[in-house]
Amino acid sequence: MISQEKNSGSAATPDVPVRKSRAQPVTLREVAEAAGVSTATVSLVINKKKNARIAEQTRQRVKDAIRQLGYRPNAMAKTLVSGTSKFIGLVADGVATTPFAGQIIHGAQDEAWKHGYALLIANTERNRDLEKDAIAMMLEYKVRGILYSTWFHRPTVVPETLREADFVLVNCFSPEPGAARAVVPDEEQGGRSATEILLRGGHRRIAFINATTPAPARDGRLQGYKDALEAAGIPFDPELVLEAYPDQEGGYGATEELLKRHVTAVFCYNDRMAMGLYDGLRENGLSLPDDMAVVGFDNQEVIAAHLRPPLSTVSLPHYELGAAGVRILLGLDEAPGDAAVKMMCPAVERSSVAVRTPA
Amino acid sequence: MISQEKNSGSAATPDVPVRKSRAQPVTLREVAEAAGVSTATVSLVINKKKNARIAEQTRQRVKDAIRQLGYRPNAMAKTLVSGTSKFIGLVADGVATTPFAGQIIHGAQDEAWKHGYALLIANTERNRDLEKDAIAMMLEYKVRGILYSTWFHRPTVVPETLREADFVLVNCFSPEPGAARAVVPDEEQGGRSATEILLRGGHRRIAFINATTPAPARDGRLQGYKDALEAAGIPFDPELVLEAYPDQEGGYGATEELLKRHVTAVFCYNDRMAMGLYDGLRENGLSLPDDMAVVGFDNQEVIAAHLRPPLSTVSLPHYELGAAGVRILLGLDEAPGDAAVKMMCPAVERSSVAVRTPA
DNA sequence: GGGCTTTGGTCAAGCGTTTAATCAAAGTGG
DNA sequence: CCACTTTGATTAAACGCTTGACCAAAGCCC
Repeated sequence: MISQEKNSGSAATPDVPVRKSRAQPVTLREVAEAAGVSTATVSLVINKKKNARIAEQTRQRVKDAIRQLGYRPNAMAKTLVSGTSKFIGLVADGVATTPFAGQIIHGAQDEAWKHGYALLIANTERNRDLEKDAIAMMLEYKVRGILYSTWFHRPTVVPETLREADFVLVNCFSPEPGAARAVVPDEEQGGRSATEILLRGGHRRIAFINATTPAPARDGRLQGYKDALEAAGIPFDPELVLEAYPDQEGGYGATEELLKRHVTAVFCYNDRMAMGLYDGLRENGLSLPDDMAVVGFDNQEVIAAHLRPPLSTVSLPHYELGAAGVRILLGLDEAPGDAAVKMMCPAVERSSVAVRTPA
Repeated sequence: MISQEKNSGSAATPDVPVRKSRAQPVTLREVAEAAGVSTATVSLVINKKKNARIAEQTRQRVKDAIRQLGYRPNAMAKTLVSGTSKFIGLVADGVATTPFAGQIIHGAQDEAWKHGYALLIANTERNRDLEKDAIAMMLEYKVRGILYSTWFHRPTVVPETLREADFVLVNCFSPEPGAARAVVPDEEQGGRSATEILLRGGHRRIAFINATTPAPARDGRLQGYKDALEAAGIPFDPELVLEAYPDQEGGYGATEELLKRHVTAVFCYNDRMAMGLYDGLRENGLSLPDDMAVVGFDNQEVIAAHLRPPLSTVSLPHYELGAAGVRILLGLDEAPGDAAVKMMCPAVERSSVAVRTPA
């Protein structure tokens, strides 16, 4: 433990004004000494307290000292005093499980940052123990609040410990109403929008290939489909809704059944199914979009934008979900007490729907 | 400022042993009082100091008090004392820009967690100011170190402020050698592996559709392709390397040129190109994999695993990049001082390559 | 039974800030 | 010239925890 002077590097770098290096961090006190004032004064100028009376000259002296020494506040000390940090925790049940789920991180990050908060993230892989630890960690770090998110829209039971913090559910919701603030995609509206794209194309016989897997999306999109038909004065025909596993193979596999229905258009539960369907249709000698119009759901960029023809679809607002989550958490957006906030799923039209000339 | 007693909620919840609620957090001192010991003692049992002498009985009393009161340590106070937090910062130039980039977050998160660290993330969108702020924030929170990552493999100049922390570059590297620890994918090996899949299928005339966009990947994969051919005793034919924009449209557009080369197999710069090529090939009446074998690169799940036929490709080790990044940061893995450490890109074979019966 | 070690624990300083209370000097009005 | 206000800055406590130094009681040995 030999005493150690300023220069920690080996190569002597003469009189660099701003000191950068990885040594003992400069503290408030050092700045104060350098500026010949008390630490209180330095604190005051740093935080620009408006009712603090500091001579302009002194203020300048302090600022110079800060620059000279390359001072950085110790956020931990600050937090200790204030009681809560500038962190927002994000616990996710799958950080990169699905490509676009990353968007909720993205949205949350941007919005948090905008309000001076940083994101602390934890991946739980749906492991309850891991989850508990993650939440505990966040609590210990005195996060402002926690965003509890899932990679696909689903009901979830909120973990007990979560209640120790301010929190909001993102892309999921509590079955018991009013138990928690939440924000989710508006599946019904999405289903309606998707169907309307087809309707606007002049189609009347429209099939819907739904998912076999139970989920709010499955019920919601179906309802949206029905609503849109009804609004257009088209009677709902149960024969026209098929079901398949929601991936490419499912879509491909549904081709045959679909063809039997003699429809001119089809709304697929998601883009992946649409992708599979493209293949099936093509193998049957049909050409898109003329022989069959198709719309998907999710707006999964890699797929939707680059299929041939590019797929018209409806976007899952993951980014907005994340952003809205932090706004609600911070009390910037109103959250209705009774139910989850629903975020709109905007339609994005590309060219997989041809306008059908009336027969 | 009326004095405030324990129960802050309105509904009286009688004698719940573990107190959970969002009120004043319980402190070490309160636990100490409840257990009838000093705060020092409590601290000692919490941290399981092995050379501390505490009677088993006392230890138990303290533990009970902790449980009773629902005590949670204040990580900020801890950090303040110790000087460095249990955070690892991750600054990324695009959190969800590309689907699999999320995997580096994922890998970093898992590995960090494994060693008791939490991830603090910041998205910079390649904005230098944002980046500086993000790094400053991390520094202020006394992160253990920073992972500086990019969403695609590229050279980068390391920001000045980054040097104030312990850091490692992930998926990018500094042009000046030895300037920074870094971990990147091994593009050459990847290119070799991709080519070898084709070679093993018995193919001899193998085309390579490279990207038009300059990048380490472009050079590396080409080199790998050459190396593999050479090792197989096949002379390199510049005629067989085409170039296109690295997406579906690029792959599709390259079809015609490719067909002129009379090859039996093709290695595409990435999966998206391969996807486009599938369409082009099919339109020309070719069937995969019999008329043409194709391998991609990236192993972009949504695409590669679900094309028909499923695409053989080479995986970009984003998860491992993130994980290795924290290991290097933590000094768990050796990092060669001179160059970036290269992570292997493993081949993943599916069924887009038919074994060619020797002519 | 007096000095020594061991056991079980406490004391208090310190980590880097913030902030209410306080204070000294200078200015102001009558 | 004195009482009072304003200005500019300091003092010191507090935030919740860790840790080296210290201490009292009990046990041990000769």
